Amino acid sequence: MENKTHIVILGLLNEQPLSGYDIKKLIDLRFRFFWNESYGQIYPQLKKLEKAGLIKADNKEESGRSKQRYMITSDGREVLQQWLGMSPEKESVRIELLLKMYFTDQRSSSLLTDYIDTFQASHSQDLILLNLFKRELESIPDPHHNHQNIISVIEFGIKTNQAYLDWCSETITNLEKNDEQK
Amino acid sequence: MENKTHIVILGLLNEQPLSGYDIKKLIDLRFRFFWNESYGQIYPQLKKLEKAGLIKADNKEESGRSKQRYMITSDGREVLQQWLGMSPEKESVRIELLLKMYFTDQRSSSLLTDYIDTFQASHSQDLILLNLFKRELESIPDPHHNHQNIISVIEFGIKTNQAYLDWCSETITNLEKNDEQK
DNA sequence: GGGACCATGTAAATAGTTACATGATTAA
DNA sequence: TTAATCATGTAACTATTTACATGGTCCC
Repeated sequence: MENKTHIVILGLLNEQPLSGYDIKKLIDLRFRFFWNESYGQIYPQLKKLEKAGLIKADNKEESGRSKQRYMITSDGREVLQQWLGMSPEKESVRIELLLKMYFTDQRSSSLLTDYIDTFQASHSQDLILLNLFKRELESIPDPHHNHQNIISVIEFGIKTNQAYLDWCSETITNLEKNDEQK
Repeated sequence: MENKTHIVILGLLNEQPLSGYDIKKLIDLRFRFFWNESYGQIYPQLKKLEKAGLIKADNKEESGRSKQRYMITSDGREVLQQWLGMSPEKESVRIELLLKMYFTDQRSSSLLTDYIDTFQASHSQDLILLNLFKRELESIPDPHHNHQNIISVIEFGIKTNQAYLDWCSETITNLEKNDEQK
């Protein structure tokens, strides 16, 4: 593993100038189903990237609010392009729900149903959001020549979330069936 | 976040005595699609858990090989049960492939196809393994009263990997279509 | 004899979260 | 006026990886 916060920052700044706060919000909103970053990583990285000349602060005073926007530099673009050319590392996934399920005795499964309900609710929301983004993207022009790729990424989210939800229904049914037998 | 290595260890030892090495292999084999741990976490945790009395070393000399097996204690079981009673934290997922895709310009997508091919190959393998485990489990008795839950966990893996593969075919087709248009 | 794998471990470095501090603005 | 949210940051802690060291066994 190797820190990728700087890449996410460069990637996002490659499309538009953003503040640290904006970056965090964007990641939470658009990347939530496949990535996450915390402020504790973003702000220090912004400083480092600026020092390294890969981004630069854009000191436009705007509506009195103190907001530090950054723009990518051509050096930054180069670093980003280079990273895009390297094979992706194996993805990492950690699903505590499955760990609990794996270790739970059949005879005490009422808790599991609650956990799955929560999981289901959360991913239903994700699915709704993803469908919204997709429709939105399909209806506007493509200034960065990556619309189709972004839509593909969103479709990944839609497909996996759909799979999650299918599993939830199925599994809840199974658990109930099991309860009745007892 | 909070370290869960100790829980994975307790959960696995709850079914049978295992060495650190065994634990690592089991996680890599059975949990690969939703969890991972490294030796650097497992061995130190084993020491800590032993000191805390949640597991105990089982010094059976076996076939001359120096292998340190551990067994869970009743205190350990209690800690495990307590953890099972707490709501799972939000799962964490990091898929570099999607990050690359999101940031890649439409016009340079031949690399993407390679990345997706690799992803596809890896998850085809996972799917084969998962189907194998499922059949295996369905054919043997259930000594720990959690067979059905384990099968559900495996079905989660089957469904999501299937979704991954569907996405791969679709997306590769899209990229090719796009290439032809250029 | 050598390669693959069994087996245990540690140190150093890095990654990542969390909790806290601070203050402005907006809208009810 | 108060709660929410905008906005930036840091320090302390915790989690996690990686690279290394060491030695045994099994089988060709």
